[in-house]
Amino acid sequence: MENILEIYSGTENCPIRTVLDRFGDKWSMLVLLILDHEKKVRFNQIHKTIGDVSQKMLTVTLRKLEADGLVERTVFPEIPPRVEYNLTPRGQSLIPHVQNLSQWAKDNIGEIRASRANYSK
Amino acid sequence: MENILEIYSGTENCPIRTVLDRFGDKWSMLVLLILDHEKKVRFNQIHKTIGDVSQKMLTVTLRKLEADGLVERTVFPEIPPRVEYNLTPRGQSLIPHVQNLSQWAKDNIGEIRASRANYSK
DNA sequence: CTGAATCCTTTAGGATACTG
DNA sequence: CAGTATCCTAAAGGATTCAG
Repeated sequence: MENILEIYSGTENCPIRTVLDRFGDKWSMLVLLILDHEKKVRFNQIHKTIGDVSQKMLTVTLRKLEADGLVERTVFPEIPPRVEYNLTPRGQSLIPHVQNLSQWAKDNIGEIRASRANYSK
Repeated sequence: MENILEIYSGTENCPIRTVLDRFGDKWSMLVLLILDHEKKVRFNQIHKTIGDVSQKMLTVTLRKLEADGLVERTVFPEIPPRVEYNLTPRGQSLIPHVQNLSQWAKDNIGEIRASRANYSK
């Protein structure tokens, strides 16, 4: 088992951890899925679609995704202002994996819930 | 855009969020990858492989994975005690998706880092 | 060796008020 | 409309101590 360490040890040296630390938050994956579904969508529409995200956290989430080059932000200098978000090619390349994970979740949520209920007793 | 809401809204009704809330922690995915790589592994070996996880969090992480039916825990009544962990079939079914995500991370970490550095200025 | 229990710090995230 | 700024709470996680 030679260089597993190259993969696992230390947050900075580890691509997995560097990236997962980012998507492991509460909203990133959801936002990516919405952006994939809507192609081009305004701030408020994302807000209403998720429903229970705070304005602050949605902003933070979008800024992080933008910083990573996964999401593009377009500001239209109108009044009232309009801002549209869409996936970049890099962001799109991540979508299939998120979709697969999401599909796995849907396929397994039933048994997982059952296991959890059974475990705590 | 009919029932996107069925998918996104509310944590309890949403399989994606129910499952991702669980794997979105700091260590679960890493533990799954290690278990997949080692097949059968003792507590201390996981601990040393990751390196910077606290004993408490490793325990908590393993308990959650066990509760979800992804990991099996086998106790050998010896002195000193020996406990071995391995993936269940359900856990194994998740591995390909985690691997894909991890591969994507490795493929894109360079450009992501560059984007982040460029963004903050 | 594999934990459990306790205490403590750090971080994520929400509520609210305000702005161009 | 799309934020920013501030304050606050809750949750995650670490350090340490103890035990079978």
